[in-house]
Amino acid sequence: MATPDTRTQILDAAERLFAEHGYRGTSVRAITTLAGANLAAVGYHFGSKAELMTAVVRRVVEPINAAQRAGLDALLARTSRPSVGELVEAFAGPLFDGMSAGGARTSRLIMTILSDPAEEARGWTGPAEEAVREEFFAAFARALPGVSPGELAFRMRGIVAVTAVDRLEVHQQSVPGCASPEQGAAARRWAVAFLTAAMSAPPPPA
Amino acid sequence: MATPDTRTQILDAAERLFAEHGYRGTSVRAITTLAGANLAAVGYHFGSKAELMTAVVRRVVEPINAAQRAGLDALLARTSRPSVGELVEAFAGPLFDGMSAGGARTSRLIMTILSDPAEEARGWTGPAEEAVREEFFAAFARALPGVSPGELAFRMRGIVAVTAVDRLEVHQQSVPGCASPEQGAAARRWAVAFLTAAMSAPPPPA
DNA sequence: GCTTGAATGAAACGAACGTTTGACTTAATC
DNA sequence: GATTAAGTCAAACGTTCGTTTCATTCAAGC
Repeated sequence: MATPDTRTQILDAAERLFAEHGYRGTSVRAITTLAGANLAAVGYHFGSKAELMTAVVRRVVEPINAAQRAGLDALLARTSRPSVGELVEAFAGPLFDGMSAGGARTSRLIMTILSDPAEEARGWTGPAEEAVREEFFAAFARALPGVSPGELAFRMRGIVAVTAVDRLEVHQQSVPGCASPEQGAAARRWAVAFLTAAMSAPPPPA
Repeated sequence: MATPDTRTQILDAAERLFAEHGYRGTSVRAITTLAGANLAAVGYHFGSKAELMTAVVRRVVEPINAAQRAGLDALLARTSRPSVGELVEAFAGPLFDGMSAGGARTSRLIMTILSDPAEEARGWTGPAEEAVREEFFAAFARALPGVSPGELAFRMRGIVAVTAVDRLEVHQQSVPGCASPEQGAAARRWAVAFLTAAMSAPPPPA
């Protein structure tokens, strides 16, 4: 394999280190050292550490969003009224797979986005993510006519929370490498079953 | 109110700042300034910044754990086989209330514990939390005989994830102060309904 | 061959960090 | 009144941080 260019190597190193140690816990020096690049390369190729983070996040989130959109489109092409289980599968599946792909690194990266209180984190996710989420929101709303918009938003946040935190803790307790693929496949089934039942719950009396 | 001692004021300031800006995003100087104390007071009263964090976390987590244990004990005193809904209420309720109490600060603090990759975070929660969680685990296992231990652990992580992330985002979008209590009470009902259905889901075929 | 512009390199910038020091204040004990 | 210990204070410690500067390398265009 021809050695990739410096820019890509910095992105790879940054994705790994940001996921392992968080944004503030990762120094530009650590990134460039792991990437085998010069310290000034981050400033040259990305402008600043914060802009490097947005580039890393975009590269990770984009394929997940694309898979979610493709799944929803395929679903809507087949039937105008997908079931709750089908929607959960289409929404949570790519989230789950995307997070497993990087050996739970992606999961921690998304946790970092969700939980980092820094102002920089506000611009980490692009508008594309919101667009996809709104489409799923509309589809879920049609499938769950009794659930109010506020409660539906609550439930969709729950999907992201369950997938992110689960992959996170799996990684934490099996320290050395990735979780076993068997466990990963089982967790995916668990998540879809768990979340389908949750999304289908009758809304509580006001 | 007689002004509390320096130690308590540092704990209060640290709880707020750790929740707002994360562990690494909070400097000892910012804490002591907000507390109206001297910079060296942290070293004197707690030893180090990391030990201050463990003191903050323990003060926050302990009442939640106590409420969870009390709720479970009351439940088991009434019936030897509580329902899934009762167990969810006893487990997630104190989590939810504890997180709402601090104006969603606690939620962010727990997110910090869950997601912070720093080595310091390993000792942030004490053994008491694990003990309570194991008792609930056993009670849930009796109420859900068809669910394997691995899947049950997955589902219990889901409860923590849903409560923590929800309170987190409520706080994020309503920037100025606390979420409206109406919204908080509604979200609590939403969470219990959502999670009861999720916990009661039939296990997927292997 | 010379020029141009992108890319990399070594070195330093000022700022902020956690921690430590040693003197000072305060209040209780003998 | 001297002694002791706890607590507070200003100041500095050495380190690490993100960023910038400027010289150098190198391949393509004329």
